[in-house]
Amino acid sequence: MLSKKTQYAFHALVHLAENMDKGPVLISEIASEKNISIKFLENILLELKNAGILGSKKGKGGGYYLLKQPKEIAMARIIRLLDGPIALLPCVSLNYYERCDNCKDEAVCGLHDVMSRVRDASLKILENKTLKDIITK
Amino acid sequence: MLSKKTQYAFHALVHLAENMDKGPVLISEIASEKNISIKFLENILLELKNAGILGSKKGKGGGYYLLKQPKEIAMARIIRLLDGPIALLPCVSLNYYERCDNCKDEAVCGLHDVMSRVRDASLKILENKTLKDIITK
DNA sequence: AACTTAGTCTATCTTTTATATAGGATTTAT
DNA sequence: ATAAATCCTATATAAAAGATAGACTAAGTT
Repeated sequence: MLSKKTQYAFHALVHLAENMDKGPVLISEIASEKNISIKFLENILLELKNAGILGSKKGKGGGYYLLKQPKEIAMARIIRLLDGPIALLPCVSLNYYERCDNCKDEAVCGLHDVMSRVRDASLKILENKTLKDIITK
Repeated sequence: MLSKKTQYAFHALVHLAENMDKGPVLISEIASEKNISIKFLENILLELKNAGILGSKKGKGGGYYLLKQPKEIAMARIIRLLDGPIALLPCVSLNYYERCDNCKDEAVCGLHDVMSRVRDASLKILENKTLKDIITK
């Protein structure tokens, strides 16, 4: 399962994408709209900003906004950023690979095979679906 | 990611499947073979036993053994038992569904759609692949 | 220039979950 | 009876998740 952090991030990004034309959006607006703790959301948006996905403007009239078009932001990117690996096992992760301590030879591990297939099936969707695909407007 | 518990369970089940002909297998044998803490593994095997997947025999000559043929034990079953939902979001889980607090109407939620597809793609594999498919012998 | 608004940043807190360990009780083969 | 093994419950520990606090900085407004 995705962490709350990532779930909230998606909902916030959807809100930002749906309101791209209106300039910077207040954290508080997103929080109340999506029913998220404002302070927790603040941390999440900051993380998205530091990752180059969002921009922000301080002071009156400030807020957060998307730095790219929604169609440029793939779901997989957000998940990896906030949750880490998409794969079910570390030994099968493309971006966060770790050797398997429980198996003598990954090349001969049937578990490895099946989990690689699950990863590929998931990635095929998550790499290709973007924010644009999940906004309602 | 799958929890260590589930990862260990898979490795243990593979070992049991590969040694079905030899009668009950010692926890300690599995633990040392797969490099798992013996006490932690004990709890896991017990849970698998209580779920009707394994049988056990106490005392000398005792140990754990599979109650079904490897081909009868689907990966999805083990994951759900030890880790819970396979879906990435609670609002998209078939077996552990929970309403989404951040969205006004799940029927119109694009996130819901994409995550349902990921779930289906994963399940297609995990429901059909069994222990038999991941053993090496 | 002062004021207000809003994000920045870091630290901390609490709760939950994951992981692991301990040890006595029970069962079974010999 | 003894030794070997699982059973079972409790607990410890560590890590992660989730949430909160508050002082700081930047930008616009008056």
